[in-house]
Amino acid sequence: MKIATWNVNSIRTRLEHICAWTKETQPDVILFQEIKVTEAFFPFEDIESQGYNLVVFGQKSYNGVAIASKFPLEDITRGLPLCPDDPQARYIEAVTGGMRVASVYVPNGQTVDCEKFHYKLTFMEGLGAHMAHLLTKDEPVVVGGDYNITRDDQDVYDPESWKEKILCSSQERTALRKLLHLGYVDLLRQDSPEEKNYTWWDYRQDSFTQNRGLRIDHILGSPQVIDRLQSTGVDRHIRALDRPSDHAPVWVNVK
DNA sequence: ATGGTAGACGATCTA
Repeated sequence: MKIATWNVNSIRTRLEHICAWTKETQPDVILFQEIKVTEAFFPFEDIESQGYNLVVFGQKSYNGVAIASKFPLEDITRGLPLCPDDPQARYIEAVTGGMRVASVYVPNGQTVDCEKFHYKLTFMEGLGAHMAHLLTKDEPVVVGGDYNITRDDQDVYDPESWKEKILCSSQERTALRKLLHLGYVDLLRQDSPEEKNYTWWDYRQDSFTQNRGLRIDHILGSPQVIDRLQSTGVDRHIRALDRPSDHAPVWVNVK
């Protein structure tokens, strides 16, 4: 089973790229972030016609997450159960194809120590508490998405210029490490420990052609998933298309 | 230190 995650930066603007990419790479499950649309205006037909079922947790203009799957989607959760009052659509979870999968869009945080940064850390605490709960179910669990955090300097093209900046601060990295300490594994790092698997390149200053990127999109797997891991990758060529998302799709193959 | 670009939306806000 191939599970992919992709921050599309507007699902309506990216529809052509999405359809071409699904035809080419045939993921079984897709975790979308930043769909930037309410469920009422979500382009269901275009994606269903590619053979997918869909569940959507939408929001106007900002955020929004969704899951597409070739298998039926059951036991759906919209929003983190431990943050029921969060008005931002950043988490959706479902059971599909014998796995529990979640699509997460962690807040960017803007700058270290501002109000949005503290919201980011609070969100990560709520996410961690919920992911700890998921481990008690003893199921294969995959939580993939845009975490907006580099794990360490291996994920950064120029660690010196990013030192203690947003996406790279010690506080954010500690929050990400807490998820790993629960028992989840960073599947791309597990599969290719030496690889610089950047997943995001800024739209500005020719970042992609210069390969000035960061790895901030991650797929975390519970122990049951780690045992079945076959291969992983980043579809970098999707970032090179005309009018691309600033993120490339990331995927794992699990037995 | 600033600004560079993109998307939603219709003036800025978010990233």
